[in-house]
Amino acid sequence: MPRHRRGWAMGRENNMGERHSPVTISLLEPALLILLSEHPQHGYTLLAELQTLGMRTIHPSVVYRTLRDMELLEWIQSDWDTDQTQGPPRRIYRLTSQGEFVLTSWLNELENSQEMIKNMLARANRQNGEK
Amino acid sequence: MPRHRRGWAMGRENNMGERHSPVTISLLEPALLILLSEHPQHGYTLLAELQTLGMRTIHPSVVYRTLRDMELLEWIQSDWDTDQTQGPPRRIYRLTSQGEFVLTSWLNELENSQEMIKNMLARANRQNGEK
DNA sequence: CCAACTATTCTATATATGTCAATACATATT
DNA sequence: AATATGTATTGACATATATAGAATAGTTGG
Repeated sequence: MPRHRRGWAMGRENNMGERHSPVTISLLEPALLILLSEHPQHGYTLLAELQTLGMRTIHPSVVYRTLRDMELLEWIQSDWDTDQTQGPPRRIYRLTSQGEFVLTSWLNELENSQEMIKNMLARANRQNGEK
Repeated sequence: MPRHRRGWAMGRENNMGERHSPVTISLLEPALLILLSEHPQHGYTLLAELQTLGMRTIHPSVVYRTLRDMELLEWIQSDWDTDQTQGPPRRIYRLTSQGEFVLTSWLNELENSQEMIKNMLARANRQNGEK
């Protein structure tokens, strides 16, 4: 019995708005690439930046894992931060040139997705309001 | 090493455009609900309708499985088609009232997603073109 | 009978996601 | 000095999802 991705939209009073949809999580990867293309930074600040994009419910460990995965894929690279700051050493990520290529292909796909969603909403509204 | 969802955008000459992105697949569920809200139908025709929405690369078995999952969740119900047609018996799916509720919450989320993507694209373009 | 098209299901395997706990350093509080 | 709080990242486990290909089956036309 499916419960998380498939089945997301069922959440009622309990979690709606608390728990993210499958669409949101699928946008995490490009979101991180976009943020890193602005300037190199570490996971913790990315976590905060994601909020400003509307991705409020993503668990930190998911973000960190995604970063590690993208580093494995060589889309990003990290170095330990040299200057001491408040807290343990932190990993500063930056885009590689391959990462830049990947980002442009993602931007393309974001536009496709935008189209798809527009089509879907148009089709859904054609029935109800129609106004 | 991740390859499918995470890592999708790496595909170059080989698959780009042939293989769908994680975003696309995450839109399958609402797409099916929207299509079924227009009128009850079976998987095979849904397969064709999805193309018109821009979801050209989704494997039939993924669509059928999603339909079965959504039936388990009681968002849709199926009956075997009574009138004989070309081919084996087919399962006609229709939305339940719970399915209608779920659809509206999905429509909401589609709008959120639209916003997020818009934000992301705006932010990405602020750096490059800017024009 | 065989090919081609319509239609759906099953199974194996690969990946992704959610969640929780653990680790660790720095600074401020009691 | 012990403790709490905030910053920062990692690991491990269970479960959910995705992908592809093969299997099954009825219908129509040659």
